[in-house]
Amino acid sequence: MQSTTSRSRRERPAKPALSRAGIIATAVAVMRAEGLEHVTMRRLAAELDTGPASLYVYLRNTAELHAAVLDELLGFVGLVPDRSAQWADTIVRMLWSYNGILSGHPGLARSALVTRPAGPNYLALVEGLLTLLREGGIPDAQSAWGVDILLLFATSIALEHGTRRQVMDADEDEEALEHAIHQATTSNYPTIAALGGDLLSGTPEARFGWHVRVLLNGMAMTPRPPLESEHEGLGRS
Amino acid sequence: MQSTTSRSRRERPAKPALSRAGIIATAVAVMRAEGLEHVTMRRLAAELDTGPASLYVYLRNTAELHAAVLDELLGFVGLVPDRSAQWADTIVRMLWSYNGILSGHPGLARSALVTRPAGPNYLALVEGLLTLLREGGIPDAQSAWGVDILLLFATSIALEHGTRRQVMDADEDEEALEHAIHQATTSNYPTIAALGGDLLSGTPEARFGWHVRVLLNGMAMTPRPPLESEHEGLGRS
DNA sequence: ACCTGAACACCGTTCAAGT
DNA sequence: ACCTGAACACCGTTCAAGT
Repeated sequence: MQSTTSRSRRERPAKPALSRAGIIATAVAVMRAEGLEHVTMRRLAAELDTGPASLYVYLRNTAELHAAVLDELLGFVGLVPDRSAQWADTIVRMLWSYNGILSGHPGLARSALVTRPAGPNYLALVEGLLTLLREGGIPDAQSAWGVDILLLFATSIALEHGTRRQVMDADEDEEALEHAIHQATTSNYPTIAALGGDLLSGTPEARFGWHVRVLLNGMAMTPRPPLESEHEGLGRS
Repeated sequence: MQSTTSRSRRERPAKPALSRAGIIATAVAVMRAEGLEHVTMRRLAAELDTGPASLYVYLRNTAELHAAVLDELLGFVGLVPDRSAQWADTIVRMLWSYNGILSGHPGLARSALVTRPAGPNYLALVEGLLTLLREGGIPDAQSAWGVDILLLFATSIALEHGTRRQVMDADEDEEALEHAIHQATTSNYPTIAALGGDLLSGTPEARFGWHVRVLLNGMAMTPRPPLESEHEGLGRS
């Protein structure tokens, strides 16, 4: 089993030709097995039995690779309608599902934040959210701007929690903040001192649910400003 | 001027001793001159005329370095009260200032998202926001959970826009999404097709302002759920 | 067109040894 | 304690040359 001379050449089943789809499939496999941090051009090239330069025929750069992996993963977001539930509950659950998928791979959350996803599965998610917002009676103009922040929120939380889960020093950071908050005196930071532990209270799920409801309530009742010229600043609202 | 023999040794003013503060000051200088991506352990070591290993006496790792730089920068967030403005306008402006600082250095935004900042300048920002929320009549329990999402939002937007500004392919991503949206047919993605261009309308400032107002309105009217046991899921709200 | 080896220009972090 | 050179184990991307 260890000898490499037994079959003269090509031990593996005849080294399949390269293709974008094949590269991405390999990327997903490596990610599931070892995490996104191992999904590098060099590593993938080694996996596909070639040099890193070969991959640049199919992908412009690493960002494009990660974006492709992301859309692949988004195929697993639960988009089932569930007519029995309240529309708001359904949105919370849908975003929680999206969040859960990204939490496992915070590098993908980072990718989603940075590269303007435009893959079919991402669009399906946007479509699903817009449908539910309409069903909930949110005016279209408000949904159009609101869907963005719903996804931004779920993505950021995934990046935040996901990274902390896989970085070792995360607990120390958490403790440092807790310490700082409990250290806050009335003269230092009076309001932080007054609110104290409540700033960090609640489970991630509970906070997530409340935050999404805040967004939904807010976007239902906040009228859109008129679209003004490009040069408008924040001087007055 | 080019000869190195003219003063036997130490050309620079007597190579100052290493210190955490000195390292961070150098880091800020390099960042201002060349961007955060050049603030690496190796580069800083070279700048300080030593080897990379020396820095590990003062900093656990690169993340700690970036966190220290971040708090340094947050000293420039405009925290001036401005009693004449509405409290909500003041919050928008404060977050916009915070956002602007991070937008210039998206790596710092990423750091803020990932490392639970706990430096004095970050706490001052939280304190300032909490004070304004109180002034606006938001119940304390809602402020306590709400301040988090206000900062999360401003940070994510900075990461999103800041990265896109400095990455070359950003325009292509934007175009790809625009194309996908205009491609959406009634059979594909009916609601996306219906909303069309309004999904991407508005200036960044206008969207930012509206989004913050959504958050403020939402957090004013969304009651906090009771703090339940740790094992509560999202099954029902 | 597609594929490749080799090179360029870097990284973070650790270790053993020095002062 | 503080500091260091050298090493380990990697990166992304480009280039010139091959098929």
